[in-house]
Amino acid sequence: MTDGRDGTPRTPDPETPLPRSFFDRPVLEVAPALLGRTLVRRTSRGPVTVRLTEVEAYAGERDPGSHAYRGRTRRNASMFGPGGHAYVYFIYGMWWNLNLVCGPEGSAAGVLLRGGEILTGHEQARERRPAARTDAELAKGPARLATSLDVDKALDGTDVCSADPAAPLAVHAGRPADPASVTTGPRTGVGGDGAAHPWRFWIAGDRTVSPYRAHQPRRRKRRLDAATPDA
DNA sequence: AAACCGATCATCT
DNA sequence: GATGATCGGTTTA
Repeated sequence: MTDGRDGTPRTPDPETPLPRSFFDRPVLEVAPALLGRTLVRRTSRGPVTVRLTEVEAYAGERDPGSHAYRGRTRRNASMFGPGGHAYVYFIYGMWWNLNLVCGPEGSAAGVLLRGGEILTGHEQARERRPAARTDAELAKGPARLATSLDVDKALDGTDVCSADPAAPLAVHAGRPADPASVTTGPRTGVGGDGAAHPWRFWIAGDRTVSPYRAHQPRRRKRRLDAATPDA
């Protein structure tokens, strides 16, 4: 159905892994093109697949919203590697988030996977996410998606373009979202200069898209000097 | 060595 | 909509 310009095969089998060339493009092209694709996670208990419905683009070292903003560290090293690999990080002391690295090696761009619809492996996903009241909540939010798919630090740096049928993580062609259904807006929870760009992409009306939350300008924690009473 | 902070979620009101 | 939970990475002293 696609014309091939975006790196997908001309006659895509939904279960064909996306080629690395798909990811070796500007992240702002890759992010919306990921909507409707399927991410396959293979565990010892079998596959869990999710249809991606919400993503965010992070543009590299010049993007103040990106973990790459302050340069390469051990934590974000996989973002600086070649496209088509996972970048997994730990957040808020409790959760894992999954990104797909994009662009040429060194550009440190990536796409945060923020929401999706679980297509197969509901039983596994539900066991990991007992708080989910409906199937739509299984992967509605980046940490929920990672939890449903059993993604943690062990998958940081994983190649997601592998054709190995046993690969732990792979992105398949799926059924790309109709561009007319793709909506954009500012990134969730990103403040400062990083908030200006509409680099969040989602499928309009899909129930597995997480609610938008604006950045909270965290009030600095009160010091113990008590020199300044409240206004 | 210690403080600060966060690409969040669940559970309240 | 507000808040607590919880901890690694980074910055600052």
